[in-house]
Amino acid sequence: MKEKLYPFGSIEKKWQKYWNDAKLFNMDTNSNKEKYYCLVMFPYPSGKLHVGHGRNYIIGDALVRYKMMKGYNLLSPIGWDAFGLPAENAAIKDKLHPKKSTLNNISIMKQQLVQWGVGYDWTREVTSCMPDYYKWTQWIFLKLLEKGLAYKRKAAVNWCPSCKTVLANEQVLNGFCERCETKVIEKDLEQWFFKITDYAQRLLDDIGGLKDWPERVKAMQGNWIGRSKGVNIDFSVEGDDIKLSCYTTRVDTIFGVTYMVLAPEHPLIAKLIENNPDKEKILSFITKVRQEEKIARQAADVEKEGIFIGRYVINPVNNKKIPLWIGNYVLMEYGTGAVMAVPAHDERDFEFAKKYKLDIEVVIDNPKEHINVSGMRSAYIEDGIMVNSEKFNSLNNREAMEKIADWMQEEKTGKRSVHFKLRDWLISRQRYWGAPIPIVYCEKCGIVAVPEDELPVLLPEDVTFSGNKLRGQSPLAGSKEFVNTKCPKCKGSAKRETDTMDTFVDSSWYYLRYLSPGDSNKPFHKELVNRWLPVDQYIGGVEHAILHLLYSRFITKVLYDLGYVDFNEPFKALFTQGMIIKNGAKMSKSKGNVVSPDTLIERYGADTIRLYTLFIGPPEKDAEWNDRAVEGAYRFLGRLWRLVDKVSKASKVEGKAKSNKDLERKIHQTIEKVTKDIEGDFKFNTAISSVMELVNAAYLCFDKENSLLVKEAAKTAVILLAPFIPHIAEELWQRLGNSPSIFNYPWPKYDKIKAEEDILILPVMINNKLRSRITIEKAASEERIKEAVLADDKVNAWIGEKKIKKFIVVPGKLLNIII
RNA sequence: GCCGGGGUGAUGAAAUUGGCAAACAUGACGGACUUAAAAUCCGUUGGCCGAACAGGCCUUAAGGGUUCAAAUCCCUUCCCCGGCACCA
Repeated sequence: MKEKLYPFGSIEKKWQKYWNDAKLFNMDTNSNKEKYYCLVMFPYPSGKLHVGHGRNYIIGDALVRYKMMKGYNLLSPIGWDAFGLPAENAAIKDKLHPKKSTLNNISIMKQQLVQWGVGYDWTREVTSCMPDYYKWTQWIFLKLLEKGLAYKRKAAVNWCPSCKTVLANEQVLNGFCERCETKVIEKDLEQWFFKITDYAQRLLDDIGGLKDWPERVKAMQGNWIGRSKGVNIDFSVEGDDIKLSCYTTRVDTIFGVTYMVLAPEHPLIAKLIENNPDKEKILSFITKVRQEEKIARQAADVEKEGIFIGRYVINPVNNKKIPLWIGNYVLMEYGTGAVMAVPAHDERDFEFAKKYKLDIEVVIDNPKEHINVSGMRSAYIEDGIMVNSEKFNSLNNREAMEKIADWMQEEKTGKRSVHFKLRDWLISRQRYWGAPIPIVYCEKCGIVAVPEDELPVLLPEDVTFSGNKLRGQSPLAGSKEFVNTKCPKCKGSAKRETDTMDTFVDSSWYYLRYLSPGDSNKPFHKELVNRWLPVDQYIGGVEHAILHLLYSRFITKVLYDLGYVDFNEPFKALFTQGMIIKNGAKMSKSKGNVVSPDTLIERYGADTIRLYTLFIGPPEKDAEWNDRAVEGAYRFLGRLWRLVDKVSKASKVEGKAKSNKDLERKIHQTIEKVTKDIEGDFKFNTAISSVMELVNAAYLCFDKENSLLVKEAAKTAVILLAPFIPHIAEELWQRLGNSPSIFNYPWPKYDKIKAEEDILILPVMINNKLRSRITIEKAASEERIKEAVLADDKVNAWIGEKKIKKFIVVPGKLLNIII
């Protein structure tokens, strides 16, 4: 064991206790200071935290402490996203009840957070698996149900034939079950959904107002919602009064339609093939395609397959008769499940048409090179000039797209429409460790909501987690006391819903609960929530870019529409921190590359880990953990400690005027730089490096002249670093003669004039190459500068006899002479 | 394929209204201190030519352009990471 550079162990314990006793992080509802709500994504209690997890909390804590010094009234809460699969899987494997393992993990992680020195208002802790919390998750379900935003329907879900259970999407890896590696198939089951699609347009539009969200997150959400603009066109079936509706974004190609393809799941197929002699063949084709795993079928590289069903439809714009096919490449979930095929201008249709020798008709010509159908090797998908399109010929296709849409609207052959990729949110889980869906099934009354005053529907604790008889159902189905109940309406016998809710429902509203965590009468306090939200800064991993953040936005909008909150978006600003990588991979227990904070805290102290974590690189970027560089952070803390030790006795200004002035300037420049770096984009790495420069400068000054100013420099370094390394900062602050807590002191202000250089060293370039430097006072006029430059020996040597063509002076920056 | 973000020393990285490329740190090397080591303090450290801490040339993925001036702006190409993807 190496010798300690400073007694971090006792210092850290001392100040952690002090903050706790002083209730430093307890939010004061009555304060009249401006509010600041800093939220970190609440953790899933998985066991022990590693240094990768720490980045999130350390960034949040640094910001909270900084804002505190800036004079804000801080709300910095924490809680536990405590329902979920891993706890249940552990229950099956280790026979440990999920409640026990979860609560145990929470206490371990809580201790780790305290050791890290991250400050939270622990009086506001929420735990989503406790009845006093999930009661209100159930309440949210009821509100959505009342509003018609929760509904039950049969849906195709991921089914593992070996485990005989439904899998969540995230449990399906490339089409295989993550546990037993069996191929996952599609199965129709009755499931509960939230109608998020009703909010698609608003969720998309309001992305525009999220100015302080990362571009990539906004792009991902926009992508996911996937709005497209097009036209719906009805094609009538020849010899029948059926109409087949299809959706296209390329109505400019309507004259080039040569066949139509239906998804194998299309509901009208049965009727269309009723009298077909090849009915059996067609049905067996459909069965074959539907048996293929959904995931595999949706991949673009799967060979296109189809079958002609002996029927024709009429293209409404030109009355052309075109054959009707079924194809494996058409999806029932998107659009209408029927596609008008334009092989000349769509790659997929082209591939299909070539394979089955279907007609190809060019309707958009390449303006650079005339397209010849017989010579086509692939579809022409670029823009071009309209051909074979009657009165739209010779128009540019983009222009024609609008004109055709208008014309079809007038003729009532088509209707402009908008489609989204976003699907409704499937919230049912055949799992135990989640909030029970508050629904009862009554033989007489049907689906009945559990009345609000009967909430919570308690999750029974004595259930069986494994065993053959339960396969395919939630373990709750095995608990008779739970399942058998009375109908709230008719009081007759009824059965409870045994599925639980997706844990993303729990986490879609937790940030509201922090304002009134103990309230047993309502989910959240309207007035407090309206005062404190939207969250000023949300911090978390980019892996939640879509699901959690989209669901939270959705639930907030629903609550807004129902009049429970006055804000429409929950998170004003979002920061997504990068991952910590070790040996080229994300830290994880299964990869065995986790770095434990506990041993590092023991060896170097929490402040070292905090400093290193913030110094490692730009916080939004992934970063490789480097044990040697951790030691560098530790060395710096030792250096800071010794500097304060040296200067704490200084009491006289003794230095030479010039170096005093230099150091004073450096102090103010550093305050400016650190403030701007934190306020800007959380550039903690460069903020820290500039304080390191200040400390280096103070060292160089100290040896020559033991002045009060060096003490001032040390003091400044300590206070500027306080948000990053709070324990040592408190200690040094006290040793410098101040009373605790440093976080009650105002953040230092810089003096713009003192920060300014008065003497400039201007680089002189000749023909764009650096040749000399001149020293000149800041206020020098352009004339004065020219004079000084032309008096410089080096400059004269380079110019020689040559003529000066141009003399460029960039004030305060440099000079360039062109000869 | 589409969308988003990137590519700078041995390494993590600085520098973005265009203005000294490589701050700060890690590693390496050297000096002081020490019986010695550790720790500490002080230096050197992009590449090439060169005896030189003379001087010069080159250098921000590659190529071109704009400009007195480009890591930064524009065009072309390549590569890496993330998301979406047979979405009609």
